[in-house]
This record gives sequence, C-alpha cells and structure tokens, in this order.
Amino acid sequence: MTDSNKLPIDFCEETCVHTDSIAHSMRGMPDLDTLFSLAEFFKVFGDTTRIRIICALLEDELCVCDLAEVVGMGQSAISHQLRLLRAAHLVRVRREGKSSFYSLDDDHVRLIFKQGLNHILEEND
Amino acid sequence: MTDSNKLPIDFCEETCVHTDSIAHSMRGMPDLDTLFSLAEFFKVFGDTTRIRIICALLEDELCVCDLAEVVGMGQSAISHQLRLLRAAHLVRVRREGKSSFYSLDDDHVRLIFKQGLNHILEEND
DNA sequence: CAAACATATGAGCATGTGTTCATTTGTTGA
DNA sequence: TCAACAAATGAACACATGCTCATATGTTTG
Repeated sequence: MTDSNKLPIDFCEETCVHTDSIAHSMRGMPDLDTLFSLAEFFKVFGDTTRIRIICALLEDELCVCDLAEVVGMGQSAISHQLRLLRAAHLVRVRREGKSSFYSLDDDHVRLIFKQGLNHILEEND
Repeated sequence: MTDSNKLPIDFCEETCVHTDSIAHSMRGMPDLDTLFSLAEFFKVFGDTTRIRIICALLEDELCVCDLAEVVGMGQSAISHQLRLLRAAHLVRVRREGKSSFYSLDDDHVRLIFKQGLNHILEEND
C-alpha cells in the first residue's frame, strides 16, 4: 500500500518522509510573510478582552468609556487594546469632541467573528 | 445633537457614559464563557507554526515527520503544537503503524482559514 | 489661559507561550 | 525480546503579552 515504488532509488534514506505528500502540500502554499500576517491577524481575535470589544461593536459604534463600561475594565486597558485592534485594521476611529467613537472596520471582521462563534456553539452539542 | 434629553434627570453624573448605547450593545451579547471559548479558539490560529500546520493540511493528511519537514521545524515542536490543535478540535489523528496521520477536523477550519487569508490579501491593495 | 474631562501612551510587573533537550511511550520487524 | 524508529511528553528557559499605575496629549468650556 505504500507508494515507495514511485521514489527514486537513492531517496528515503532514514526518516519516514513521504516526498510526494510533502511536495503536494507545499505546492500553492502562501509564502511565509503572508502566513505570518495571517497568524498576527488571528492573534488579535485570540484575547478575551479584544473579543468582547469586537462583540460590543458588532451593531453600533461606541466611545472608549462606553466600551470600558460594557467590558467591565479600566479605560487604560481598553485603550491599549484598541490600539492593537486599530493596527490590525479591525476597528476604525471617529473623533467627536472629547470622545473617540470606535466601530468595526469592515464586514470581514463580523463574518469571522460569527463563523468562529458558530464553531464554538456547534461543539457543545 | 446629543440625546441627553432622553436621560432621567439624576443620571449621567460625571463620566461620558451613553447609557442607551451601552444597554443596546449588551443586549443579546453571548455570555462570558462563550466569548472566552471563542477567544481560546482564535488563539489557536494566532501562531505562525500552527497556521503553517493548518495550511499544510488544507488538502491532505500528513504524518508528524512530514509536517516537521514542510514547516521546517523539529518533531518535538510540531508534536507539541499538534497537541494544542487536537485539544481545540482543529485536527484529528489517524494512527497507522508507527506513524500518526493528521488532518483537519472539519470544514469550519478551512473556511475560517480562507476567510482570514482573504482579509490579509485584500489589505495589501 | 486654566480647569475639567476623554483618550493615549510609557514603564514595570506578573503571567503565558513556544521552543529545545532529554526522556518515555508505542509500534514494527528481525 | 530486543533494536530501530515514530511520536508524545515533561522540564527549563527565553520571550511575548496584558494589566495597572502614572502621566501626557488633546479638546471643550468657563
């Protein structure tokens, strides 16, 4: 059942590597930079405080101190996290007087959030 | 333009809280446990090594040492990460002789990966 | 301009996370 | 049953992350 017959004679020296499978897996794989960015992107979703901020912004914009209230955390903590969310293009700011109103940057964010939520909810069946 | 006329007289004491917005934002929000699980779920995607593993498994199953080869990392490191991926139900194992073959657990994983990838790729326009 | 308020940011610290190294567990074949 | 190989796991260490506290920036209003 093995596909060792396809391999050149002087290959497959010691380890169990399946050259074909490896080659196939690597074909069309995005470059390292892209995968790194992708991981960075998901990392932003991977924190309870940030997820709660994103969740709070699903329908409407909110100012920083409102977010602090909703999430139940200090203004500074929220502000720090908003910085990361901004850097990752997950939220945008609109300044109005003394307040900064934050909202989700695009529908991709909403989509991924809901996709993930579905996954979680289905798991507990 | 403010909606302060809607507020009860003895409210809005010192901070800038917009009671209505806060209430609206909190309505229908998933409970804390769910949001925590969601963050944990995304956290798994938020690492370059794990993303590369997921990416390598997009089309076909691979054994541990193949994955190590594709990702260019030691067997132990891969094994540790696979443990996390298993715990998060992102991959499944199939044992065959000395080897363990890993594959993505369901299409949700593929979907979220691709959704994220789209987001990244669109950003650089 | 000064006071009050909303937000942003820097430093410091405790806690998490990912890798490596060494070792163990599990499986096959002589 | 023992040697060889694949995979899993534990310990240790370096580094990243998220919070708090203090302070700075920016904006409005008296």
